[in-house]
Amino acid sequence: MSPKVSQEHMEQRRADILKAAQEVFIEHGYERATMKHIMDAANISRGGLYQYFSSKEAVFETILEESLAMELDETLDMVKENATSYWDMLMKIIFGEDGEPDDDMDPLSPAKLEFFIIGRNDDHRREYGKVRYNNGLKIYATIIEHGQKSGEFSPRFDHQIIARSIISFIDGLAVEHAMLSKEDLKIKEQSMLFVEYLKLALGISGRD
Amino acid sequence: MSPKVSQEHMEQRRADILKAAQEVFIEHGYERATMKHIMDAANISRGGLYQYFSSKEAVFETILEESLAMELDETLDMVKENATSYWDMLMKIIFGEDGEPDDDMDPLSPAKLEFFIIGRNDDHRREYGKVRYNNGLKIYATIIEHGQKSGEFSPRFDHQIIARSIISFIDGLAVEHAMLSKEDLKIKEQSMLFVEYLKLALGISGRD
DNA sequence: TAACAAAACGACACTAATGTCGTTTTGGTT
DNA sequence: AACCAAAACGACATTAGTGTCGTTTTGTTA
Repeated sequence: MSPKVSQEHMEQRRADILKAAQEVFIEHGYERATMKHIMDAANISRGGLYQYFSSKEAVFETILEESLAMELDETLDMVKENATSYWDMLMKIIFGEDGEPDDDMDPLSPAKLEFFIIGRNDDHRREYGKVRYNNGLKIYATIIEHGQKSGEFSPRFDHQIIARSIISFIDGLAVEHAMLSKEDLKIKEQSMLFVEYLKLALGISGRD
Repeated sequence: MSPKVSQEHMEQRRADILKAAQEVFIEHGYERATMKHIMDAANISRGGLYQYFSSKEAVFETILEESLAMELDETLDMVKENATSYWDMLMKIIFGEDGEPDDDMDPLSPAKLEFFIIGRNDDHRREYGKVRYNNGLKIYATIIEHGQKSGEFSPRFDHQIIARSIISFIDGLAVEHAMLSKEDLKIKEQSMLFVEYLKLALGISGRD
């Protein structure tokens, strides 16, 4: 027997394809990206690409999985190393490491929106979107619930609804990020106002 | 000379096509809807349809124009007949006639999201989206600005940013409305929480 | 260095949509 | 009733993408 090409080589190639595909999805969005774009970007032939991924959807879902896994890791790290307060935890999960709003957004988010909005009538995609939504919901809802139980947050509003409003806020920004050019956006200012909203909802007195 | 078919007949046909097309876009969304779907729904042939509209994009933009004109009319009516308070005005514009949050949303909004998000790299579509965004922004921003000047609202936050957060909130809900099934949605509750947010931002003391 | 499994290739058949154009039908005018 | 402009029709050519499959290349093993 002669195991032709090493395992690592294939994994490397696969990773290269995914990286190239991610660039393609960022540039063209999901719907207008084609397998041809990915082939060109990854310097691989049609047949070669199909040996790794059976469709554009498969490529994209793999990217989604991997980025979700990364985010989850980061989130867990944050939660561990920051046993300070639930509020800080929340801010870090929403705005990233420094817990402060800025003008950056996930460059892949427009493609993600497309993927789920257009696929809303596919059973598979719908279910998949629902699972992702519920995962996100659970992360926020759990932190808020704990914060409320500990007395750090006011129990005035239902933690589930607040969690939903956080996700919905991020989605709303993602829509604007997709549609408007950088000059027309005010991501940071809107985020800062949202933080004020959240302080109200959670009964956080104005600190910082 | 014999002016073959009456003007009214053509206008009627055109209106019928648009109505049928709207149903198609609601059912399939923008991207997956085809001219064939519209032909079937409107009971018209390929050639016939193309005599009225040169492309799917043209059909959809016509629907957008007409629904925007309607909304604008309604908004103006509300503003006129409700010289009561800027707050009431705002609630009516956001939530419709009764000014109260409910679980309904524009059934066409998922298709609209698709249209603008996918077309974000087309110059024409991008420009068109920007104009629509700015129109919406202006309506909210103007009311808030007036309310602030009149003393009804607190001037604490910039009226533009609050206006943006309203649009972004609606967009965020639209995304969830597109992705989740009715049972999984909490449109009304989220809207009620958003109203609380707005009361904070505008310094409205808890009434109603 | 010969053998060969499988990785990579790219031509091809297929599909689903678009927009056009020559023909047929329609219904108001004379 | 005959006329005829234009509304409606539907077959067709075209385009852009997908996924397959037989062939070629590659590089590790023996």
